[in-house]
Amino acid sequence: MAAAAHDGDVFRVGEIEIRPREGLVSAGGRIVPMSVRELGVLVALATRAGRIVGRRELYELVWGSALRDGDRSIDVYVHKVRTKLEDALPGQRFIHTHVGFGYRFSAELSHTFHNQATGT
Amino acid sequence: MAAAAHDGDVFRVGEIEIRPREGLVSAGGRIVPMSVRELGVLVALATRAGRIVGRRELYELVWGSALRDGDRSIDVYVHKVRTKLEDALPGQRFIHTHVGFGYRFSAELSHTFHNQATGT
DNA sequence: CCGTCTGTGAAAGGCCCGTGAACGAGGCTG
DNA sequence: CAGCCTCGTTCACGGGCCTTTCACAGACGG
Repeated sequence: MAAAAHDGDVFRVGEIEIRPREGLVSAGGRIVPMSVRELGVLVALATRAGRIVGRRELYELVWGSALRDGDRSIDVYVHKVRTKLEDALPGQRFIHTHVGFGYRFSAELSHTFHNQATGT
Repeated sequence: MAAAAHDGDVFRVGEIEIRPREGLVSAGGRIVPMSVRELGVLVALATRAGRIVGRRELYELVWGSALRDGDRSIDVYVHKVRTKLEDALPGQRFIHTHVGFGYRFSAELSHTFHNQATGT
């Protein structure tokens, strides 16, 4: 299942290993450098793997204050974390968008392109 | 029978699992992405499984206002939810039409009383 | 057979989100 | 101190998803 498992202070989701106390993230055995904010977003989502975390909830978890109207920081950091993870583990997707609800963390294979013979 | 069971904030009808607070729907273990309206229709019907919900009642439950004459939104969204559910769980039907009355939610086999041998 | 109701694909418009870049603050180095 | 780098934030543009509406076809009931 896609639930996060922690052995001591080590969280694991798929091939990703996170040590929040050390600020260390490794994917597929390689270290993935992350800034404070990036790690915050990753930890907030990974510790809630399989659940949808709303944008407001996520912002409050990571930034510690209420999300202001028009603030796009979340989008930017989700994008940064996404890029680093999928750069380290090609073919997999981790942060899934649920439009109107929020983001969900889960290790899944990148969309296997399905062939359809619709005569457009 | 097809009555909805809720464990905390998890509703289950057949193999469908709905977490209204998160906006998460899974069927047969797989995530079924739903938009806000789609989830609204599904929750409104699933929480009233086995009963017929009138079109006007359904519209007011999901849209929060009175159904205007000629508005076909309900048909469209019932169709979308139907497609997604029966796509995730082939061979079953969930939203049943009662012409002139409304819709009824219930997990039933597709060929319960309607065997058809037309080639696909 | 006819009027009404429902199913279904597609188009239009709006809004949310993805994404590259600019900007300023702060730290490190020489 | 001056220059460079990293980081967090904000801006701007574009694309894709969501919702509504339209048009036509099939189903239903009298």
